[in-house]
Amino acid sequence: MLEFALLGLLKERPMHGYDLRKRLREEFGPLQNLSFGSVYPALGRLESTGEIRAVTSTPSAEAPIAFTGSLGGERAATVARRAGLVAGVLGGRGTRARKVYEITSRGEELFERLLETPGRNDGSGEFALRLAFARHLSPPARIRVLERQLAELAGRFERASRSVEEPGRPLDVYERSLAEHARDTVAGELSWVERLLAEERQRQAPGRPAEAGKGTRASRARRTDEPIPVTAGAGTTEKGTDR
Amino acid sequence: MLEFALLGLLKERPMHGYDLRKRLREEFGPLQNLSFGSVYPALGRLESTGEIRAVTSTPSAEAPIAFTGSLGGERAATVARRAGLVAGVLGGRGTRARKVYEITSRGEELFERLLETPGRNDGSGEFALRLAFARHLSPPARIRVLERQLAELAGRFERASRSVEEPGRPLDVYERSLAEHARDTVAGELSWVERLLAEERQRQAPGRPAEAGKGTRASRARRTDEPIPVTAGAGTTEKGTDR
DNA sequence: GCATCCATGTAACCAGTTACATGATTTG
DNA sequence: CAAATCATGTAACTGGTTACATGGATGC
Repeated sequence: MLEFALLGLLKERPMHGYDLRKRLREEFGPLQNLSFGSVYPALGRLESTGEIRAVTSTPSAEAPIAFTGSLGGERAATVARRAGLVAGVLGGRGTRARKVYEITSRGEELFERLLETPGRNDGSGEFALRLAFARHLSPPARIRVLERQLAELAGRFERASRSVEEPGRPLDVYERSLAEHARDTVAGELSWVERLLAEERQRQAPGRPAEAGKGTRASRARRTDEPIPVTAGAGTTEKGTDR
Repeated sequence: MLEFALLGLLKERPMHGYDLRKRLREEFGPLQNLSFGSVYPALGRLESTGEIRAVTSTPSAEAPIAFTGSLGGERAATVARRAGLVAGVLGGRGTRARKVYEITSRGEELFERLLETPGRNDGSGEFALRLAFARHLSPPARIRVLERQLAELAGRFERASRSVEEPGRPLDVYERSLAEHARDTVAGELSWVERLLAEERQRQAPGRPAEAGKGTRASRARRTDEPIPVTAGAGTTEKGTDR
């Protein structure tokens, strides 16, 4: 799971451990309490098996750009490559030799494999992670993933409903409320995935298969086989887990 | 977490490993995929530290009762004590020497401690577990636990809202939907706990502090300081995570 | 007589944690 | 000059997993 997430982030652009952990913490629910003790060994493993590689300082010096704040993918990679593993120089604060990793083709393969394989769907946010990287999936694969999750949730909903309506034993107020809440939560999840699936199908329906675009990003030439990004957040803004 | 759950179940009545695992799987969300390889070692640990003990066959023979299906706490304990660790006799099927555990006073103490201590609230269903055993808490302690969770959820909601409204970077359709769903889910959770808290306060308000009773259970003498159990499921039956 | 459920346990493994060691740089 | 932030790593431990070994009882 961690390695999957790391590969996904590195697919976007090269990064170093500290950064990866930071992004994981702020963006991925299930990995919120992630510690360095997990990240660095994981990176080590991935490197030793060739899925990622530390970018070494290519002496073909690029134009020296002041490095403040965060900058776009390509740029960051460039700067990192320039700095290599040597300390200093970089404009930011606290710069001990950082080790910037980039994903290899082997890593890409593994990522693709992990992205589509079912995994043990135990409600541990695995699906959330998969969805966060859904843009890397082919449209049909996306549909498959959503359908699988839908089926899973339907089953969960059945069980949750049963345990509210015919519990094996009398429940006290708290247990009852808990059971009801559990049922309502999966119901919300279910309708959410249903909506996602419907949207996805509609997107793919009009003949021209759709690609998941980055909501904002005006530049970047538009090719005809890579059509209009869906208006971000259309219809998904109504409040509440409507069931 | 596992040990906490085991103690909670054993507080209800003595049970053996197989049974404990079954109940854990069907009743406790976060422990749904629990395997024997977790349960037995955990029981072993608890036994070795004196929190639980295997009930040995007390030769003071009780009346021989036919053992079919499930029967109430006291009874089950009795039968188990009679059967001890020896195979056979018990009416059920497949009876290899079972090891029935009961909680000790030391175990009760540990349980109480675990029940109220915050734990690392990482949304891993810890709160659900605590709530499932809430009847064992004193009314004020119950309030405290609910309040703590409320605060936690408020924080989570803040963060979730922020990452929808001002994400650090443009999100694609899937990431956006994910963020919104995450926000809505915590919102539902939040209002649920708010409701629980309100109910709990109302229950304790009318002068006479209330006790969480098992909805059904007519027998059991009623003492004045242990008043009328709240009508199970009153007002909690409306569907949906209304926000 | 084979599958299935009951029942307990061990061993190897795995993914994560905390705690520690180390150290540069910036900001108040 | 202290505190915070950036940055990487190791070691010991924890809490679980899967897979295996063993075996009785029941039902089809």
